[in-house]
Amino acid sequence: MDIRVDQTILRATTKLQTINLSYRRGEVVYEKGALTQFVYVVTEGALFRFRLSRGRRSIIQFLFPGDAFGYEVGRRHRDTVEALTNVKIRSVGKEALLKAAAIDPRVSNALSTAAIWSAISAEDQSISLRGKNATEQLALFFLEMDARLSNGGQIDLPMRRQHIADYYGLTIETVSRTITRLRRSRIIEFLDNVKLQRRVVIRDKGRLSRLAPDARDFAWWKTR
Amino acid sequence: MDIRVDQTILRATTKLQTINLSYRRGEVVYEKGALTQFVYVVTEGALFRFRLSRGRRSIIQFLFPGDAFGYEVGRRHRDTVEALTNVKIRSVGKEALLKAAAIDPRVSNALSTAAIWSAISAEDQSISLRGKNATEQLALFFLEMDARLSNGGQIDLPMRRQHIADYYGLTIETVSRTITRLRRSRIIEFLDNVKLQRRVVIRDKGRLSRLAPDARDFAWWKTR
DNA sequence: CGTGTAGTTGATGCTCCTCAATTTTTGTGG
DNA sequence: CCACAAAAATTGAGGAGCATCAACTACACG
Repeated sequence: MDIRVDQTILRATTKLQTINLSYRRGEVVYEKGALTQFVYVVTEGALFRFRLSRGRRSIIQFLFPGDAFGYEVGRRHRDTVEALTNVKIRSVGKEALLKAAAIDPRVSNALSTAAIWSAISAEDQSISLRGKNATEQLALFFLEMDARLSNGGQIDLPMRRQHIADYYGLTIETVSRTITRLRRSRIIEFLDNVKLQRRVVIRDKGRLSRLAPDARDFAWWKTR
Repeated sequence: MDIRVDQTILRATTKLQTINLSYRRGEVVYEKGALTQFVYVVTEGALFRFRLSRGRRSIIQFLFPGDAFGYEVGRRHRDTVEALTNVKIRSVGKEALLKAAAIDPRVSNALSTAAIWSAISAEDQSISLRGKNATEQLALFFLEMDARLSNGGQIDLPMRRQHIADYYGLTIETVSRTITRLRRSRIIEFLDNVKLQRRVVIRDKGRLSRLAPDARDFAWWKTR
């Protein structure tokens, strides 16, 4: 499972040796079954965490700068993490981190807090998966991406339609049709002719929020 | 959010004052919006944790002996916990627990571990929610209940069909029809004439597991 | 300019939801 | 123990939404 950390944990771990890593789009950071030797924090770019089930890919989480991942209880990873874009991440040896936590209560508290946030995030997603129809789920998706990626109202999606589909357990066709409907309703708009399908602006946030009535119940990252 | 604790946390907190509480079926332990003053551990019986969204009840988790709950980052609860049966639970003051964690690394570690387990549990549920059809979800449900509640192969379900429906985002009709199909296929069987719909035995675990191909990927509690 | 990948659009069928009626079980009082 | 009422569960018919299969369009890259 993964931890979403605030700066506390980074500060608390400054005395630990960290290693900076780079991965290119499509490369895998770790695979299911690999030993859990490191904990990672995203510095730059975007990644996603998934499992394969029934021949199907289930995306558990999208990872953006500030997010941590790779923290498991067991000896081996149960998921796979792959880069959506070129990314920079920082890694910390798991053993060293746990030793530091045993000595320094600040590290330990940061770990608990991070783990609790991670659980909350996972619970929120499990609620949003029950959002009955595809429109509600896509509305939630754009609201979440807006909260996390928006730059002056403009969102550059790092993921493809297939990733969104795998995140919500839908097909790309349904994702596409639903996005088209949101676009035709002038709720969202795509910019540029280059990367036509990736650069998006939310034109009517009010209506988007009304399509996803529970959005305010979620632990949006910006409100932390 | 909730924590699933092992005995470590109970031992580590023996020096903390705990209060034993009893609730009857249908009573509420805490409601959404209530202050997060206590952390609880189930001693006896079963409860469930839910949120209301779109007028709909989403059950986040069923709670059984050994499970802890009520641990939130914020000052107020975001969910409600209700007793499915008559229950006994133990509560610990949150402030006191956090103070103990700051002093005693064992308490703190127990908290992190518990929180991480909780996150894993939430992620597992979010995967199982994507199980495309109702049959897969119900198969997972019976496997999970078997792992947690089975007594000599016999499972006494503490929840009603409506709870199962709210756990998987289905309707009671679909739950009922799916269970009927599993029964007609002789995969599960109901016992007794009293409580006909609650006392169940798994007759063909192999076929049940094949209906839910990913069952082994989950963190079943008995395998911890 | 051609090829491959990503995304869109259309037609059809299956699964689950909705609404409604019926049966089974639980709870209460005599 | 039985009679009755209320609650829970089952069953049926019809319809909505998403999946599937397939064709087509737009863009990226050599």
